[in-house]
Amino acid sequence: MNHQQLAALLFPDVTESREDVEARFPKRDLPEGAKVTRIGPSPTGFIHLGNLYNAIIAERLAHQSGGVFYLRIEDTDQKREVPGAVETILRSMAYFGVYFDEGATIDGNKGDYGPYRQRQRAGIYHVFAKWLVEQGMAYPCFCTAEQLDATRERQQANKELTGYYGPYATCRNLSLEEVQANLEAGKPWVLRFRAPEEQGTILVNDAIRGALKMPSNNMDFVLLKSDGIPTYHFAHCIDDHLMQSTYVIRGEEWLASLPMHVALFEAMGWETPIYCHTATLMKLDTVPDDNGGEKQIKRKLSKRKDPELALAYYQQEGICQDAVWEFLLTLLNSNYEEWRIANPEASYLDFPYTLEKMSNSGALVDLEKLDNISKDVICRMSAEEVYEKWSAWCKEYNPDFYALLTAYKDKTLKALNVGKGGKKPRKDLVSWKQACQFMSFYYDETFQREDEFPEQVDEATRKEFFRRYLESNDFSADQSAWFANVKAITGDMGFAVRPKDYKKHPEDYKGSIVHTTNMLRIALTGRANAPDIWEVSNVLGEDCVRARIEKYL
RNA sequence: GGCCCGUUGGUCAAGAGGUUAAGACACGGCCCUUUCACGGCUGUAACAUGGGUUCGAUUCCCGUACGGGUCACCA
Repeated sequence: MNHQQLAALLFPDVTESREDVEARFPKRDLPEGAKVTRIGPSPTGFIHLGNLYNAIIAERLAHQSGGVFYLRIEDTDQKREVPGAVETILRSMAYFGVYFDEGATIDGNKGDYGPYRQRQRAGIYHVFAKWLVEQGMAYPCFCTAEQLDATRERQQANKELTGYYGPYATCRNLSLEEVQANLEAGKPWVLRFRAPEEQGTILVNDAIRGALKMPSNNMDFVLLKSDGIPTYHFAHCIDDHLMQSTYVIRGEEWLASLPMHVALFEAMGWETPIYCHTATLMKLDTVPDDNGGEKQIKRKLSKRKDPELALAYYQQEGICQDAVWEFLLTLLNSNYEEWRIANPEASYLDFPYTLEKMSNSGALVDLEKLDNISKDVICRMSAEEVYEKWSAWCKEYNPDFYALLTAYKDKTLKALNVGKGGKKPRKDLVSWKQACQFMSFYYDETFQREDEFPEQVDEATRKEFFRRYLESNDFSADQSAWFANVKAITGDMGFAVRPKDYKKHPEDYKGSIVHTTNMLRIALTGRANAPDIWEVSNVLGEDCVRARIEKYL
């Protein structure tokens, strides 16, 4: 078999040599130790937490080292491609504050190592494919899907390893004439890698998992599909070499195909990038056990069952992007939380992220923890910042509330400052969605009573209390003067001013100050549990406070 | 099933051949307190399992169990 002739037959349009192409991707001019990383999502329209998880690692590695972080669209599977998916990817990444130095843009490319969409690179792959054929390291295969299925069934029946290899690689030794005849007959073909006869062992040093030892590749796997587009494996090797990725961060589902990738890099005579295989994100689920009871198991997050897998979920819920970052950072590097406590004011970008601290077992996505982090993140923001982010979210997801926020900006800013001062600020807000709910009592348009007045106090007494409160309250009083007045009325009406007194001798009182202040709280906020009455009153203003209480007279 | 990866409290996890096995979230109690939050103190709770190696193993080795991944012209 003449490999040169075969290559010419298969790739009549390829005129460039591999050296020509490599010359178009010159060595990057970067400082010592700079890392080049990327994310390579496929445009299926669904981006998930795992994508962000890996994106954050890649972004941190690159930018902490003065390197380059880029976006490559892996669109080699035309069947699964969804229109507009690239835009979704770009938008989500932007929402979560992940920025690329180069890569695909909505309708083009930014950077000198593109194009950054794999289908646009078809010509590049063909040059290297042709070279492999010339070396005798790749060959065309004309097997049909039916033939391959039949082979697999036979292998399964015989309990043999399935796949296209060794004696099952029937197209391996076609003669030039046979290939030519098939080509002339218009038969579709794929290009396969020719695996070595001898299977050895490969050693890979994974930056997260350490030394990995696996059997070397023995499969004649597909390099180019019948449409001439490469498989992931081939595209990964060519692209990450030409674009000079120094670190490849990807999910552990790729571990199994690592031998193929190592074989390809070796065949091309290139050095592999440093691999970082990350653990799969998991979820705790309750399933029936063998004894008719229930048990909890950890399982992979599923696209169908777990809405929290989709990045869109966090956007819809209005979870602040910083919170998602910090949450993921705590999963990535367990010392993040300690660092955050020691550096409460710092940006999460100042955190020194390291690969060495990565866990290699699957982390469980704990939404409660996310809420907790989210509270802290929002608590650290200024009222102005909260206002900006919250209203930006409302603009897209809650237009009615957006209108309120716009109409009552000053009041909202004041409301957002309630409980903010001092060493122990309130942490009321968890997400923008929850904020719309939590803050609703500040606006007449959304205010409604949610809790009942305490049963302890009869209606006549309640009315009397409200009447006396409105008569005596000085709306310009400071907090302690205000409270002194509330205490005066409370005591005067036969309620215990100190809750402890009431607890000790409930028979001596109509109730305690807990009851009277609760009535006020419910009248003003609609809730038994709410921020400080005096502060809330100041935000609402005298007219509003009067109106809300007079309703119950 | 073959191959590969993994297993420290409910969760995230630190850790090292000899430790009273950190810390955070969640949970319980107490304190603070006009409610709720916040905060402070405090409590319950863990090295999957069986063999080795060793003076000593949760840590190293082998097996087992369990969980996960992968076996495509998908990524």
